[in-house]
Amino acid sequence: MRAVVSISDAESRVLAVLWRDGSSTSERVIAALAQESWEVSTIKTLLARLVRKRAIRAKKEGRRYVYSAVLTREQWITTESEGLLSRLFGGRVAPLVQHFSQHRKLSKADIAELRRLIGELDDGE
Amino acid sequence: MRAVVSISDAESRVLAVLWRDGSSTSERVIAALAQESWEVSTIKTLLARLVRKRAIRAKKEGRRYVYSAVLTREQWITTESEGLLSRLFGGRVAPLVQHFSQHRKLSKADIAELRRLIGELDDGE
DNA sequence: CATTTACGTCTACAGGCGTAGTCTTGGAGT
DNA sequence: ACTCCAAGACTACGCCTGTAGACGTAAATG
Repeated sequence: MRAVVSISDAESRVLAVLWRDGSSTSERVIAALAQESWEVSTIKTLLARLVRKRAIRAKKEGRRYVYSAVLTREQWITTESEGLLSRLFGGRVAPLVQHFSQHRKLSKADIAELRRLIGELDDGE
Repeated sequence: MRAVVSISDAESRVLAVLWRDGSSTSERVIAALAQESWEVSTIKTLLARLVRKRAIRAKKEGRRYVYSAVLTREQWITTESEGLLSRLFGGRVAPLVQHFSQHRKLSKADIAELRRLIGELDDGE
C-alpha cells in the first residue's frame, strides 16, 4: 500500500503536527499551527485533503474526528529524498554529498558526524 | 539576481538539454527530447515558460531563436537540494546521509566514495 | 426551548503545471 | 509571385495547490 500520492508543502506541515503530537482533534491541530497564521478553514481544508489522499485517518470520536497520521514521517522522507536524489543525482547519495562539499555547505560538525556515520556503517554492514 | 522562480519537473528536462548540448534552436531541443514523446507544441510551451522565468535566454538569430541556459545546473541543483534539506533535515547534510544509511540505501560503492570524500574534505578544509 | 458555537463539508478562486491545439507570419521552394 | 511550412505566439483546459469564505447541523449553554 505504497503512498503514491504526493503531499504538498502545506499539507506536510499539517502532517508534521500529527507526527509530533500523535492523534489529535482538529482543534489541537489548529492550535499547534498557530505559528503558520492560517485561517481555521485553511487547516480544515488541508486536513480534508490529507484524508482524501489517505495520508491521515479520521476516526469518529463522538461527534468529532480524531486525526492520526497513516503515512509515517519516515515514509515521507524516504519518498521525498529519493525523488530528489533520482532526479538530481542519478539516485546516488555520494554525488549529493559531494555537491554540498564543493559548495562549502558542510560545517565542521557535519563533517565530524559524517565521518562517524561512515565509520559505523563500515562495522554494521 | 538569485533565481527565485521555481523550475517545474517538465521544465527541468528542457533545461537539461541546454545544459548538455549548449545553445540550441528549438528544433535541436525538440530533437533532443524525442524520448519524452512530447508534442512539439508542448516543448515550445516549456521553452516559452522558461524564457518568461528567465531561466533561459532566447537570442534572435535570423528568423528564429537560439536558446541558452541562464540558470546553471549547479544553481538549480543547489536550490533544489537545499530546499529539500531544509524542509526535511533541518538543513543538515548528516541527517540525510543517516537516513539513507538506516534504510540501507548506501551501496558499498557509495560508502567507499563517501569515505573518500570525507577524507579529502578533511585535508582541503 | 432558543440561541450561540464549533465542526466538518462544500464551494471558490487565482496561479502553477502538464499537455497540447490553433493562429499568424515570414521565409523556402517552385 | 504563389504556395506551403515551420517557428513562435496565443489560447485552452483539467488538475493541484494555497488560501479561505459560506453553509448545515448538532452540541452546548443560558
